[in-house]
Amino acid sequence: MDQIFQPVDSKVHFPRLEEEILRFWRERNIFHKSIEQRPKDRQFTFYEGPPYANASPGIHHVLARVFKDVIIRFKTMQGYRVPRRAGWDTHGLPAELEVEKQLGITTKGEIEEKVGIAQFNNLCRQNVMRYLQEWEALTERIAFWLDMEKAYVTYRNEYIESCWWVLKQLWDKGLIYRDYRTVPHCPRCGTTLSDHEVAQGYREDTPDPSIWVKFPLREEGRKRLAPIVGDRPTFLVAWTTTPWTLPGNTALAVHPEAAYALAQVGEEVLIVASSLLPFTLDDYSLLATVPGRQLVGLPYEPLFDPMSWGTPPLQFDPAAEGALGPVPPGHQVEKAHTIVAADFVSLDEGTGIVHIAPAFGGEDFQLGRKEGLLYLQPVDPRGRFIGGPFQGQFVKEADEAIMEDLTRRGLLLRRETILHTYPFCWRCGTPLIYYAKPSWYIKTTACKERLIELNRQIDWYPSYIRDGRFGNWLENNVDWAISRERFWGIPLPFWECQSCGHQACIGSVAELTEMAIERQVVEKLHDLHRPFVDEVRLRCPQCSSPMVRVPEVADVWFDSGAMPYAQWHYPFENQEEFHRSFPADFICEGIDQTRGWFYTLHALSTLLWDSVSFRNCLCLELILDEKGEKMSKSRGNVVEPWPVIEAHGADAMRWYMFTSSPPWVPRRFSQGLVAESLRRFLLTLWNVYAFFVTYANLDKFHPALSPKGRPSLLDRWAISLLHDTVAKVTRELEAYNPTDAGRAIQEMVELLSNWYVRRSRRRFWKAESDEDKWAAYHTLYTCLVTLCRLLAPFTPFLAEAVYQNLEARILPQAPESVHLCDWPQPDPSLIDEKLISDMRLAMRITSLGRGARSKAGIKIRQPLSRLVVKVRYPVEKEALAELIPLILDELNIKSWQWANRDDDLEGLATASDEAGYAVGVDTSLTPELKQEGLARELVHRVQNLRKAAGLEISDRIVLYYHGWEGLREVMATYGDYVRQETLSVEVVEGQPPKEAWAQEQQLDGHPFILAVQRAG
RNA sequence: GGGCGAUUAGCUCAGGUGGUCAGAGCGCGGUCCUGAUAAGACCGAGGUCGGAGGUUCGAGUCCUCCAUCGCCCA
Repeated sequence: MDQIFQPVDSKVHFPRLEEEILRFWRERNIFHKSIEQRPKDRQFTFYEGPPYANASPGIHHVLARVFKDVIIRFKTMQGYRVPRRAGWDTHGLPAELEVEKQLGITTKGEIEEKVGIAQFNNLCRQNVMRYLQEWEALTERIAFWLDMEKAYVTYRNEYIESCWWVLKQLWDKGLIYRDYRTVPHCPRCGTTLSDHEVAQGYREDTPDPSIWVKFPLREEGRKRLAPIVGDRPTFLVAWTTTPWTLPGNTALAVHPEAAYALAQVGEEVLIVASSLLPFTLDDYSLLATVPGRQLVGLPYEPLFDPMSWGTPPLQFDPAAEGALGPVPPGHQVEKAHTIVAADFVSLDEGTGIVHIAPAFGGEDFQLGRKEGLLYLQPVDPRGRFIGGPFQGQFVKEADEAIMEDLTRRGLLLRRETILHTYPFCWRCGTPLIYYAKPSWYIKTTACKERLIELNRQIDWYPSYIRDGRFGNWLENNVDWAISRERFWGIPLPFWECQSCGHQACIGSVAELTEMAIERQVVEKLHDLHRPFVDEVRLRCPQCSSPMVRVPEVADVWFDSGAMPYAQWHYPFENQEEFHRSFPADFICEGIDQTRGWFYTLHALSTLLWDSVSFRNCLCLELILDEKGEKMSKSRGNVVEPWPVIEAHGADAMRWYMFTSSPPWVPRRFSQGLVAESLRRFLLTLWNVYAFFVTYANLDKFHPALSPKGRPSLLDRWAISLLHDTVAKVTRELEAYNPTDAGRAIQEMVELLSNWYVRRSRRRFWKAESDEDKWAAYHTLYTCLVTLCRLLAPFTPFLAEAVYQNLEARILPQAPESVHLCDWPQPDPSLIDEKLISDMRLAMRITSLGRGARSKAGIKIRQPLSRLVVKVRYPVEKEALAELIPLILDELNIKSWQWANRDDDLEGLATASDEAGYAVGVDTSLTPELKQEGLARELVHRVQNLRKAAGLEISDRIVLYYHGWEGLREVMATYGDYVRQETLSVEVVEGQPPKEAWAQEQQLDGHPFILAVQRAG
């Protein structure tokens, strides 16, 4: 049989359907066509935040990918050209740790000595894209259209060269500098730990020494206190839990406003904050009390002399913003080993006198910078003393020796042990030390104001991110530490002269070649990574000595932040493409990227171009398990994407993600929730579609060839609703709100199914073709094909399947894919808002009517004579007047009237709602009504019998009945009706032939035989 | 310690600018409807809209404080 539409089975298996569609897209190259058919001068730019492909993609990756996809598909249909390159992040600790694990090593030393940097980095390179294929497969399977063939990869030489160029721009603007900072450091791994890593490694109740140490006041200091202390030896008492930091001591800090006691103990005088005196000394006599500021400037004897151990003296240079530099030979640091004032000195614990070692503490370091203090670092990065009596000892082990030494010299006042929380390395369990070391910084604080101002040009979704999380982050901006003492990363292109200390930044491979001492080394350089690039030495432009590269690599966040430029190998290639694609119109990632990618993108574009790098940013929250708990491997509650797709399909998963909650709200996720979303929405739509195709084929409806018919009120309502929905979905998607857009579609589909189709069923079922039937077909067809377009960005498979059958297959001028179609335009002239709200009221009244019937226990199939309706306002009577026939038809009631007074409802079965609407139904049955009810009941039974007999919807039958006289009467009156409804060409009273499908039935206590047989 | 967000029926969630807004879906019990429907309708149980104050004629809706949860920062 030649059907216009391909028959549709209501029992659809979406995953299988989706596989077919994927094949279709691939064969026809639809993705590329969807980009190429749009004009080049109307671009909408999307940046893909590069994920790591060194592990399987998780459900949260799917979440991000589908939200990206829905927006860019929408923009494509709106006529924009939306190129979308995939990108892969490859550098950094995640990759390195993975390789370390494989090799079974844990320290930097092992990498350098056992494995070698070349081999190590080679393994990183092989490893980091290990799951690339799975990423690509999943990306395709969930229909995230992304150009993976042209993906940018951060480890490529071109990418690195662009990053060098970026750094050079900043260098030339004077925005890059090297400085010391105190950082948590693992002496065993030989590396700085990030805050996140530190947070993982705290251990409670760690025992540590707790000591009170006496610093002897120098002679000239004691003289200034002579009126009080006379010629007695005088000491400042400081408290510490880290004896090993004492050799690094270069100052003592007091609170300038606090009171300090000078207390005599034996023949000595000890100085302690007054309020802490009782907790420090037992037996003393108070000589005097002085304010802290009076102690400032007093010199004291250092406890140790690390300079004699070979520790180079450094100094914070106040003339250079506190930069740390060597102390010139013969020069004395003015404030070395004196008392300084500091507001952070606590009077809650200790002695009110704080031992300051700028090499070992953040506050100490800041104070050193502020006061221009001496800086001594007697410990190497492995945590061992570099010389002197403790040479080679690990700091924590040296504690004991130091305390013994102090005791011997009578400088240890008291010694205890405390239990406190202390950070350990999360990888190797070594206690961390706070250690000042040089790092490279980008001076983002230089344009903090611009960062904040430009942020105001960005539209954030949700909007509160702008002044909230991201705005706060910018307000607290500190310079960006971009160096890492690691291996697998973009080598910082900074070279330093070994003789005069001159520093230079290289901005390209060409520049490197030019400045190299041996050009051929550069020419043979096939890989810009370490260790190869380290071999390149440059000629110092100042003194012609060799310059060597600094050992650090770049923070991996720098890589992705430079992606707008580096993905194009800008400025060495693709200048035009870059300018056309900057800044991005749209990015979308997890909210945790405020400190990560969002920030690095913003910082770099602000510094380079005084521009934003993205205009719209959609933020995503976490995805939780069914119970609302964070998914984690250790909990074992991780939901993998593949099984969900295999069970319910990608569309169902996408739809759930879009509509369950706004993207920036943490959402629960489980197979069950996706399944519910499938049943509630996708299947409802599919069934409307299947219904349409079934009857359209029977009636040979062709959208281009069939007459339009005359639209009924119901049709006008459906079209109103459709255009209203188009307007709403467009508005919401333009506001980057796929959730409310999707919910609007869902509402439309529910109304279409549960009211339009339900109320229109008989219009499609009529035997004769008339105007009303054609209008119904055109209306439903229009709704379905328009919904296809609205759904295309959300559920690209379902939309394609329906589109192929309803349009592409039969309309020669139709684009070959729904994803090549234009976004529908709402026609405001077709939106009758009053009709929409009136219909809502009609549905409400109908619902009450069903309630009233239900209470009276009378089936809908039994016709009733009278409906009484009570509304709240007279205008509602007008509104309902036209719609009453629909209500009566649905409720199967013959006539109606308004309830003007309360007693109009008396004696009827009633139902009412809180709002004040009420209906009553007259439940009295006349013989005529009863008989009509029987007729409808009979039709119902015959239909079920037809189904049971396995007949096609359009099959004609011969109907047999036998055994109850009452049926004859029914047939006498309603025979035509029964014949028409059941497609009976003949109705026979009497025993059915053996071939007929017969069943024993009962009605009102009367048994009888009913049978159907396909008509020859 | 600071900031942001959340807290509405057993579960998932709606509830512009304060005035029938106490709702939907799932689940449960019952009834009904159906030649599109793995669906749908109706009835029922289930909520002092996290708590306490305040503003107001009137507050899930505005303000303050508190509690719990999550995230970010220190």
